[in-house]
Amino acid sequence: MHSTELLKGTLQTIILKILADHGKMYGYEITQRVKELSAGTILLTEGALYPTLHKMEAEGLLRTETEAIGKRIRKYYSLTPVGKNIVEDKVSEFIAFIKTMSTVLNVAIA
Amino acid sequence: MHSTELLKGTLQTIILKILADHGKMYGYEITQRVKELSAGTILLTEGALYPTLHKMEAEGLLRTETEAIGKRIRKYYSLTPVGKNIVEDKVSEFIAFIKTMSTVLNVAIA
DNA sequence: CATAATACCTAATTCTCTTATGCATAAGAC
DNA sequence: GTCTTATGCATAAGAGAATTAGGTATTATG
Repeated sequence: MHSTELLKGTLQTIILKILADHGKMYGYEITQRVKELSAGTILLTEGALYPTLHKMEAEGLLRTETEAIGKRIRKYYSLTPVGKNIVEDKVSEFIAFIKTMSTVLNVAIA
Repeated sequence: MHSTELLKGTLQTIILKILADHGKMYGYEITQRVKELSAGTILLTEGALYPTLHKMEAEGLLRTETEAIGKRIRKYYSLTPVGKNIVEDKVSEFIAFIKTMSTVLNVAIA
């Protein structure tokens, strides 16, 4: 498990990019996908994920559609046009940040 | 100016590595060095820096020596043996985090 | 049939940083 | 010569994003 401090500020970027790559997904599925992609080192907590998803929906970045699986409900999230527009900006911002940090820390990334 | 959210959790790593590379430095000097290395995109605020330096000193990672420059006082910080020991751990942790993130975000870094 | 996994959610707290403020000396502009 | 900027330290109140802890309920597994 990575130091969770570093993860701060990356949650929205992760959500946006994963939805951009994979299409519609539900909350629990996002946690599992991130866990899998990160080899178990990034464990999104529900207390952080769900409020963030709701916030992003309220901001018009995501939209939802509900699906009933038996008696259980799944709430699928997908990108709105606005959301699609900012994905690359967010990813680019992250990459720029990494490059700056590698200079400041005087280390090679990659 | 980078999104400051991403910066969270990196302050201690920055301080440790900069002191490791440059030897003793005082607070204001650290802010200027980081500003310079980051081409003005990372501006450490005093409200974050000073309390963090004090905390790291209290934790035994840094030690201080005061120097009078005219009537002004400079407080130089340098790494203790304990501090030196954890610098590479912190940097490695950051690099590992970056690699994980590049996989999760499905992007190439560098 | 009990436990783990799936699936959603909110509230209280914690932690880190920003913003605002304060004090004081030194240098440069005009 | 005085006014602004830069240097240099520091703390306190507040914001923001996460963790921790709690709640509800269905489905699969051993």
